[in-house]
Amino acid sequence: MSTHASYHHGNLPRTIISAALEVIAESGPSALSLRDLARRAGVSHAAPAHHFGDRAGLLTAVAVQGFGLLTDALAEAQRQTGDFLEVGVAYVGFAVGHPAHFAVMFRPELYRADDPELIAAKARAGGSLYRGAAPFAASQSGPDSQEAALAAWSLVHGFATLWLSGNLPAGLPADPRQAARGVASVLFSGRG
Amino acid sequence: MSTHASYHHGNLPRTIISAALEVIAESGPSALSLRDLARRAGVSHAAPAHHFGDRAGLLTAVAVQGFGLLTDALAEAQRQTGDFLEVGVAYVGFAVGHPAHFAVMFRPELYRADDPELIAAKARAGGSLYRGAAPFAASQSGPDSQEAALAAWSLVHGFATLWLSGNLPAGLPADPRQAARGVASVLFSGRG
DNA sequence: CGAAGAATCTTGACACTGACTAGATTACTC
DNA sequence: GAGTAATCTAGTCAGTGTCAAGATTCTTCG
Repeated sequence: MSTHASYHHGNLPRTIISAALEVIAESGPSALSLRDLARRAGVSHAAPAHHFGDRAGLLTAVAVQGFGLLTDALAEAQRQTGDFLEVGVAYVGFAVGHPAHFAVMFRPELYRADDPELIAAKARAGGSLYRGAAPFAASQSGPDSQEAALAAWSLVHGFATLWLSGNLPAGLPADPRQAARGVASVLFSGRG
Repeated sequence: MSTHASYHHGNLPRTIISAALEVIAESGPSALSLRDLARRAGVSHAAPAHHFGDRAGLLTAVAVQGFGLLTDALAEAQRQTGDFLEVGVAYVGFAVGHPAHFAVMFRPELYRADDPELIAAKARAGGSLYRGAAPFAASQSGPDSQEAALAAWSLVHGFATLWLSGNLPAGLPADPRQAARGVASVLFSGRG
């Protein structure tokens, strides 16, 4: 809390994660260097390891935080609009708004997928997502409502992924949420 | 062509790429080590660099090869069935059948995105994809047919990504193509 | 046929990284 | 205030990508 340059940093974990998010958002998770993060925080090269164990530990923390933010974003959209289209838009909005988290969350090989905290956070996000997609799934006349929910998830996830990786063609709305709304409407409103 | 252990390897580039695909399929692109590939090929640690320049060069070659395979897979499905649903299924089939290529192709930060060969291969794949999705886009009554094509692409791309990363829930068909067919039907056949 | 030149591969080196160990310093608790 | 836990430093090791210089083989062409 104070600004004195002491032996103890004061809030190293938060500082490290924050710096990690910057690096990941700029250059991806593979560009992440624990030593670089330590330098940015002004601590020794081995200090981060004390809090996170290793690289995977740090990325686990990032993923947990990300799933928490996603849970909140989806629940908020659900609460405010009650419209599954807007929940899907919120999914894309989260991805674009928190690109670093999103770049880690769905790559289990980067973190400790068996971490209890992570599993719990992931389950909460899954629940939030399911509650958003359930009305859409129910509106489909098909026999398998799970397929409809997966279709919705796949669509918004794919769109977010393609957007973030810069693989979508030009000519789309500059606002990713607006672009997502148009694309998701093709699925969500029966026919475009 | 011969089997004598000579100074020249004979077909190093192909050997290196082949080994790289194995490693990537097993542990992802970040686990790739040029020195390890060199060891597997029985050459010195700097030999791969001579052919590919650096890591990004090798992954560029992988991506180019991947886009070529994708182009062929989509065109083949289009030719054989003429059904855009099956083109979408073929997209997922390619991703699952060539996980290493797929893991690289849509991550431009891993390779040289400005490589002319890559740009050309990517454009060909885009054309093949567009020809597959065009009938679906035309079948939609909405004003913007591009949105329909993007929705189709997003859906199959998202499904493939989630499948490969192990993020899909249990209870799906073991065959990814069959699972993809069910999910894609939600979009492609109006209502499930 | 043979020599020049190009292509291929080796060797050596440098800075960098993640991870581990042991130790120093500070905060906390009783 | 002493003992203990938490936090951070310092040193080390094997491994990596990349570069430069040299050795070897293939190819081409006089």
